Amino acid sequence: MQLFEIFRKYLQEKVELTDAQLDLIRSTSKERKIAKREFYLREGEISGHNTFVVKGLLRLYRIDEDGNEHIMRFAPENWWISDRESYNTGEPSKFIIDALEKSEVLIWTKEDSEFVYGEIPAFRAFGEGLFVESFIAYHNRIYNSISSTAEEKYKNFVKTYPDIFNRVPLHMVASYLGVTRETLSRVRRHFTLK
Amino acid sequence: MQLFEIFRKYLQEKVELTDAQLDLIRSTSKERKIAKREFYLREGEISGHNTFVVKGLLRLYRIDEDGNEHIMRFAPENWWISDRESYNTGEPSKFIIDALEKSEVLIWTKEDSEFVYGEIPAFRAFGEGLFVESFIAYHNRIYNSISSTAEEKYKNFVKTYPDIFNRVPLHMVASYLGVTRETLSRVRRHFTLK
DNA sequence: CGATTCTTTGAAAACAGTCAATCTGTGTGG
DNA sequence: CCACACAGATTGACTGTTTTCAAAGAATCG
Repeated sequence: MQLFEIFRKYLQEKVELTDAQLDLIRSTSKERKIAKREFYLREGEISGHNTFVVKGLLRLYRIDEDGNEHIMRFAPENWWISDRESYNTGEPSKFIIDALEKSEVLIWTKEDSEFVYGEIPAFRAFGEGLFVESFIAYHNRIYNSISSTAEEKYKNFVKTYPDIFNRVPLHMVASYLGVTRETLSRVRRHFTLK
Repeated sequence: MQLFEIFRKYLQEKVELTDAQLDLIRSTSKERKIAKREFYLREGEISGHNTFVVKGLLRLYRIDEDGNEHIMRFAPENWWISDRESYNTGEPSKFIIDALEKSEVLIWTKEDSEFVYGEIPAFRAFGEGLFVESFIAYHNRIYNSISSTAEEKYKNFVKTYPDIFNRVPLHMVASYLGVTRETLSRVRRHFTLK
């Protein structure tokens, strides 16, 4: 199945759109394949697109002064990804996006997104709904990070993202949660034994 | 000065609005005073308003199963506050909002907000811009929480919110950062001595 | 002033990080 | 198709940090 057809299915479950509207959305999109380990956004580039992951798995992360990776998000199929700060301010991104698996994505430039949003209010409302959901997810993640132990964080991650945790290496989950791989390894053994 | 006049000043620095538009915004607003320690939103209530803090200081927090408070946000003058999850879903809030200082706020119901947004697109754009800013702030806070030590977190908080840190008790900053009051007390002594 | 809230301190225990080594599974090139 | 390299996971010993519990000192408010 073509990439856009998969996206169409996804979209039609969420918004009612006419064929003409879907054509407009399609005509402004671009397809791209990303190889495993390939960069999609490099540090210092501007994140000027909305990107929908059709297949595969991407991650958004940052490298600190000591060279440590800190993973902000994973984006498997049917998720959107961008560095929202760079997207909005137009400033170079401090973050990196690359592919953990061979991936295929659909891309809209910021300009095209704005144009399509203007033409199709229902699509704009949908996009804004997604944004609110990400906001709430961040809210919950912050609550989790200030109120939970490492073990609870891991359990919570597994429960919230069952589709992700067994596709990414443990040390990346550790990075996402803000603990070392060794700690996560021990914490996890500890409670799988119980 | 009247509450709304203060808000008008704030708003006019950010958006160009006609007098008629400002009148509409004013006519849909309600004023409220909140005493120190008074609840503005109780757990289980629906957060169905947009609230602008004109004077004073509010906080948004949650109490976990063990009875510990976890502070999500502080909101001093010129900040907006609500539980966005409850606001959007219409579900009862798991969070609490109360006043740390005697406060005065301006309130719009969700319905009125939507109505005013519909009438004044520039005001909607302004509101959405604010929302994006909160999102980016959350993003940065998450990065901070997974990549920094307790000391760095505190320094960062002081630097990011110089207007807040000296108005709230240390144990609330500790709660916000996700460390115990004792740890924050020690950490802070440690680096003020250096 | 007395009561309450807030901050600090000490000592012990729990927890997480670091460093180094080993073990496992996967996949690629010869 | 095998061997070897490589990425990932685990473990141990040690160190450092944070929590916990208990108590006391400081500041603030009515």
